Amino acid sequence: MAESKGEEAAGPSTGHTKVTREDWLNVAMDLLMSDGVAEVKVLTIGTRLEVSRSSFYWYFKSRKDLLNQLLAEWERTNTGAMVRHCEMDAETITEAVCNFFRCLFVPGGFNPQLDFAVREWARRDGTVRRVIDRSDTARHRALARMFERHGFDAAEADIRARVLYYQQIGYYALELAEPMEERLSRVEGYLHAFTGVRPRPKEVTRFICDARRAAAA
Amino acid sequence: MAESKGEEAAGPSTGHTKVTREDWLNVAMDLLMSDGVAEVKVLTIGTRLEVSRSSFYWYFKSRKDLLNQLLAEWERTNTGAMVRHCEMDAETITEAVCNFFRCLFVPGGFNPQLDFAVREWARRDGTVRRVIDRSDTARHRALARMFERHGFDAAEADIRARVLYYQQIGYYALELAEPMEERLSRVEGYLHAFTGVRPRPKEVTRFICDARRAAAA
DNA sequence: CAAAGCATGGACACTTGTGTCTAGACAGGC
DNA sequence: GCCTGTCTAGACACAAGTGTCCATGCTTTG
Repeated sequence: MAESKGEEAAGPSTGHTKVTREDWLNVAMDLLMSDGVAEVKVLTIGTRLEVSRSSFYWYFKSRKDLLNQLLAEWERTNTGAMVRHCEMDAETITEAVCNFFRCLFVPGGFNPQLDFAVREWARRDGTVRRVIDRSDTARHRALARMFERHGFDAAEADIRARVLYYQQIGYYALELAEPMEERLSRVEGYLHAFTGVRPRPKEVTRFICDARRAAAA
Repeated sequence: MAESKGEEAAGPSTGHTKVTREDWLNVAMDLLMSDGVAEVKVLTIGTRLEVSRSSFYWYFKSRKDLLNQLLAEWERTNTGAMVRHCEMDAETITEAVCNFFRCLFVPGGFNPQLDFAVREWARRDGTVRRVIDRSDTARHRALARMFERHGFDAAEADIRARVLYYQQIGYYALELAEPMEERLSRVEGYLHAFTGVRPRPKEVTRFICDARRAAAA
């Protein structure tokens, strides 16, 4: 949040600006992720930025305008990251599934909190609903193709893609507060369940190391 | 909704009552399921019942009081139904998983929409959060024991229970509008993925018939 | 029939949110 | 050095929601 100060110099604003358009967007995104779309209020953001609420209307046409920007950003990032990870090269299906999981902890990758916030938002907004449906289809297709590349026939690839994708969404829907190590202890079991193939120990440990490293950063 | 009219005679209310306490609760529950907790408003319910908003305060102490009742009802029904289905007798693991699925379309059973609405609600209410956590643990434990009864060792039972439960929650989180028949066409694949065992054709067709019958009713 | 109590409606006060308008502060160009 | 365009604050109007108070019905009981 505060790190975006540099934008003041780089941006087109001339001077006297207490906050930039980006600041409004950043705080709005934070609020969307942590508290849901209903809490993305001009008043709240303004207070947090220690700036008058009316300044908002200089940068944005309305609250709805702001929300559209947030949705656009989600569309650009989340689905893209997941699809890209599904398309990565992999020697085995185990490695491929690991790649998929990686998009969940890579910086700038898939953001589960954001994804879930947008999903909740879609419940009461048809426009958002349509955007999400498109993404869900794209994600499932990317996963199914991943399984197909590793020798699964179309029908089984479709099912395994569903189980893997639904399960992942479900995991975040539950918002469990599992400690990292506990979750990692189950990686081998998950990989077996998702692929139907016993993972090689080397693949498992490599993935666990990556996850630990990402968590530390 | 309108079916609860009979309660007027049976209930403790004397007369002159346009709506009963149950009516308020029923409409509130409808709203919770379809639009989320934020839309459970005294004003909205009153309008829908064609009754003054202030009557509400005769039956309930406050809006919060009403919400507590709704949460209690959820706790009583949803988790109970799921656990009971996990504990049913079954000859094979396939049949057991089918029993689990059955709680999703049995009348008075697990209500996914309600479950999800409560889950969303929990995001911004610590009390609800704690109630849900308890339920999630109970549900997972029931599923894990189900796998154990069918010969899976504790570790694998734990994982398979997680995959199955998370996947189910995820499926509803996505709110896909899949036609029933399309979904049923994947049953065999799902059963294989969840159990690691090829289901017997008889088991699959029996389940599909049950699902169709439930959908018709 | 009258009194007592259950149930409702309407007016009021309060809160929290959006969006508009106007005055003014600050930097940079001329 | 003053004017202009950019940005901000404060006041106002408005809407939607909660909760309270009080008067007024309607029904049952005595």
